[in-house]
Amino acid sequence: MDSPGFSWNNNNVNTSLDLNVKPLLRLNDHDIPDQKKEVATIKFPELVRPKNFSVKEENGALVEELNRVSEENKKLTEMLTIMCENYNALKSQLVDYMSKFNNNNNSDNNNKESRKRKSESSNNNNNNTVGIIGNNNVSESSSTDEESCKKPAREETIKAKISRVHYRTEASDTSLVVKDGYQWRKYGQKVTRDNPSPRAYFKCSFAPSCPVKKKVQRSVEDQSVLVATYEGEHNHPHPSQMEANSGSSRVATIGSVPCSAPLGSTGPTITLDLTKSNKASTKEDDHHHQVSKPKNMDTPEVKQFLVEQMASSLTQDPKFTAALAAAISGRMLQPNQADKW
DNA sequence: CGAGTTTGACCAGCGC
DNA sequence: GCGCTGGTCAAACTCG
Repeated sequence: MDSPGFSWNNNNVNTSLDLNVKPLLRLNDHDIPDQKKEVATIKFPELVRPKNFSVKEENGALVEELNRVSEENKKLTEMLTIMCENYNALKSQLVDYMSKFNNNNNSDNNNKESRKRKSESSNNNNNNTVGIIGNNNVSESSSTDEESCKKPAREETIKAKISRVHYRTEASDTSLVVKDGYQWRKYGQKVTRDNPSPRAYFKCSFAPSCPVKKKVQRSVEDQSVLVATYEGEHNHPHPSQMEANSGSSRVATIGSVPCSAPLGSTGPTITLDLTKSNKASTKEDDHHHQVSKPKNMDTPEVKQFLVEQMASSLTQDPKFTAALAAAISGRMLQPNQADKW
């Protein structure tokens, strides 16, 4: 199943940008064969040292050039960051739109929250939408028709609002707090039969206007993994997005979509595995590159990582590299216009 | 003092 | 009907 953009980069998109300009310019006479000097003079006339050009002046020019390239690098990085923000904003809007669309489709069925126990086993059994989200890949699969046909319609509407996210935490971290960006109010905790770890129950802080609940429990298999089960859909923007919309901050909301919304209207339950780290490479990682710090994706490290990834993908694009090379060489040929760029 | 958390009690579904 | 279990409530408690 295609997911509209919950991967930060596709496998076939390498986002590294090789901005480390290689020393394609050698400025010392003794480094340049005579024939090539001629070429260099033609292509980069300002880069070939004049006969009476002193070493100090040359060093100064080099330093100046280096500074300029560094500035360019910074600008490009900033541009990429802004692109990240724009992409993320668009993605959030898409998620909101899909949620609203889904709400409309299910409006007849989603009315009220009931204390009636929803058979968890049935949810698990029908938890066929096992998606794995990483920084490079998303795969989701929806319930088979055969299985969904077995379930009553009411159950399907419930399932449609459920998503599951795995978070890896420090093993020593005993709290059941999942930093997904939303604000939650804990209203209960229970030890369940099938898992010795307690299960915490949270409601969205915007309750009762926002009906979303989540359950957080440590995985039986791996105690360092927190399994958060989200029920319902937030009917308000993500807090970080609200902040962004208010214009008070330009902090990128990279990854701030907490994957808590039932991302697809077609699948009953969505499981997002945010637990894999780059360090712990598994066979699965051959196909799914994972976010190393899923818990708090607003951290500067993550942003830096994403910027690097996007830059990497841009360098893989021959058109982009060609355009970049042309731009750089163009600027070198017309240094007076450098500041205008 | 208000907001959030903890925790025991209670309720309701489910299986036998 | 009864016991088990998951989910929720709400009083008590904690913290800033």
